Amino acid sequence: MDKTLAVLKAISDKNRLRILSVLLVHEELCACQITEFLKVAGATASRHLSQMVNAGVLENRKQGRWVYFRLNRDESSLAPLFKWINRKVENTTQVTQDLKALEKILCVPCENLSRKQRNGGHCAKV
Amino acid sequence: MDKTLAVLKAISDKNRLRILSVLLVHEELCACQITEFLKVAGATASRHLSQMVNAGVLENRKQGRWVYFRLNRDESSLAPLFKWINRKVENTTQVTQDLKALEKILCVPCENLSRKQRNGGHCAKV
DNA sequence: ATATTAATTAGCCATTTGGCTAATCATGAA
DNA sequence: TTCATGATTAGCCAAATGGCTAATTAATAT
Repeated sequence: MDKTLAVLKAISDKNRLRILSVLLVHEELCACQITEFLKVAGATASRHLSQMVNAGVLENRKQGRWVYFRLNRDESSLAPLFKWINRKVENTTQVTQDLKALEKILCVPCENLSRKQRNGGHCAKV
Repeated sequence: MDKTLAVLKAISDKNRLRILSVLLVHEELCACQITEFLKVAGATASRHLSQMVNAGVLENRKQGRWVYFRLNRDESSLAPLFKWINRKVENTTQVTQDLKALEKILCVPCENLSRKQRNGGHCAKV
């Protein structure tokens, strides 16, 4: 049950649940895009993402300088959980806002994103 | 999504997940029985139980001096979550142990249980 | 009425968590 | 090779969490 507990802990934080929620809609997102819509420092987003990967909730792949994250669809036992979360969070104001913000972010290539580190945690203009 | 987050937080602690796990098997348990199998102080069990009730995961009813807790089956949207948890935790060593301990505890009437407060957090002989 | 007792609440403490900045690692560009 | 840059790690701090004991509340039993 420790494995299950790890999964639950990985999604029972506000920002991590927000990450999961948008990945239920967008197949794959770059760390910099996630950093951007969460409006937290890059290091903070990175740590949340690591926790989710370690728990087996997310998978990632590196492509050049960027790391892309997606739900772990290989672990089929997670599917019912994802489905449940989806039903619960879709159309909530938080997730609606996040998806809207992401729309704008996705219009900008990653090269122009991720200025948070240099900007001291504040969001880049998109 | 805050409601969903509250539910997730309510079950993403080891002891609270243990409580949920045994309530998937035993329809209803008294606070003193839960205190007993968790082997924590009564106050600690009580606080965990309150959190789960507040999040809507558990319901309780008072009967005399005892308070009985059970899963909230009224909220039908929780059913898939309970089902998922059940599949994940059943037959894990932790839950198996807990259920075994509960078997013995259930043989003892509540009157003879719950000596933890007086015993300084240590378990009564059953 | 008084004592007993299950449960809860209050108050304390140690640990964990989540945020930040700064430093480091790793990859592509000049 | 050297520089720029996205991601991660390290180190720090404030807030939240989970444990305990002691005090309080609510109900039964004497």
